[in-house]
Amino acid sequence: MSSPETTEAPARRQTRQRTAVLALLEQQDGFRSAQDLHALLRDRGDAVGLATVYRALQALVDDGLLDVLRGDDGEASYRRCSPVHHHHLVCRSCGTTVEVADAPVERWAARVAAEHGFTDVSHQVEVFGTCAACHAAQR
Amino acid sequence: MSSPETTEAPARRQTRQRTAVLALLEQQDGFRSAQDLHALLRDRGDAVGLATVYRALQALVDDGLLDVLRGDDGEASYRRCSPVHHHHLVCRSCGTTVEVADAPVERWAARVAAEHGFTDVSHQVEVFGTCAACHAAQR
DNA sequence: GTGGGCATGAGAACCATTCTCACACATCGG
DNA sequence: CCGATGTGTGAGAATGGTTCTCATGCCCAC
Ligand SMILES: [Zn+2]
Ligand SMILES: [Zn+2]
Ligand SMILES: [Zn+2]
Ligand SMILES: [Zn+2]
Repeated sequence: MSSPETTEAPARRQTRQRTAVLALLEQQDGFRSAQDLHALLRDRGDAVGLATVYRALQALVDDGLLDVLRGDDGEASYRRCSPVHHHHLVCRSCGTTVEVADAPVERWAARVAAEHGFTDVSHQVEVFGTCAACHAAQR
Repeated sequence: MSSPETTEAPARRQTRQRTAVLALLEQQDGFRSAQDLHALLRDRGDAVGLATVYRALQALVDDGLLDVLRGDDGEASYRRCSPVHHHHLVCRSCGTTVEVADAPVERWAARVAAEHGFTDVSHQVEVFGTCAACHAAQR
């Protein structure tokens, strides 16, 4: 039964919880962990189960609406990002994130992989630092 | 007491366990997780407590002898690496890793950060793919 | 409006990593 | 060589992020 479509559409449903998670992410400028988002939703009044927050984030990642970043402690953080391929410039202090898209680094990755006979290449490039605002306020 | 040296030396002791962990890493060509290393040591006969494996790895990282990489599942993997700054080209299949050092990407990261007023910059660059051997054996 | 089935949520389960603490032993002054 | 000293070890408990379970809720196509 169901539709014999080529690629089965997951038929994503619109619920209060998923809407709340995405809405909250829309008004964040940096990466936020699932735990943080769960706490923020609770404070804001739009209580959502922790498991549901994780499921919503996973779905949004699958749909390409979010980018994921692993901290040094292994905790995952999420951010509402543009759908085009890009990397990030993240402030270690306030978390402010700037999307960076640059052809040179893409070519570099492809070239390095090709030089060593690697195929099916992907890459992970992130830059961390202290933004101007934090550097000024730093004392 | 002790030495009034500039930077206090932690006085690292030489034990069978730490020697075994480093020796095992020396003969690995790719990144290995702490759990894997623990199992390998057990199989090999040089039994070492899991907690000790973690402590030895942490010490080796602090000494700059190892590089750490976080997998998509958040699990940390370790590899005996050269002390000079470099990045990695890792085979998703067999784990084989090639160290890559290239000035252009270093300059790129510095430039991107500077353009946005970021200071105290660090970066994280890794390339993943399928190595030639795995690609050939892949079918 | 109704029914089927995905979504939800509280809590248990999972699992990598860290902590606890009693005991072992590498190191070193004597 | 020997014994004191304090770091290193290890089994198991604790931690904490993430996932799973399953009974119940409710979105949405019909
Ligand atoms: Zn992004
Ligand atoms: Zn890229
Ligand atoms: Zn390395
Ligand atoms: Zn670099």
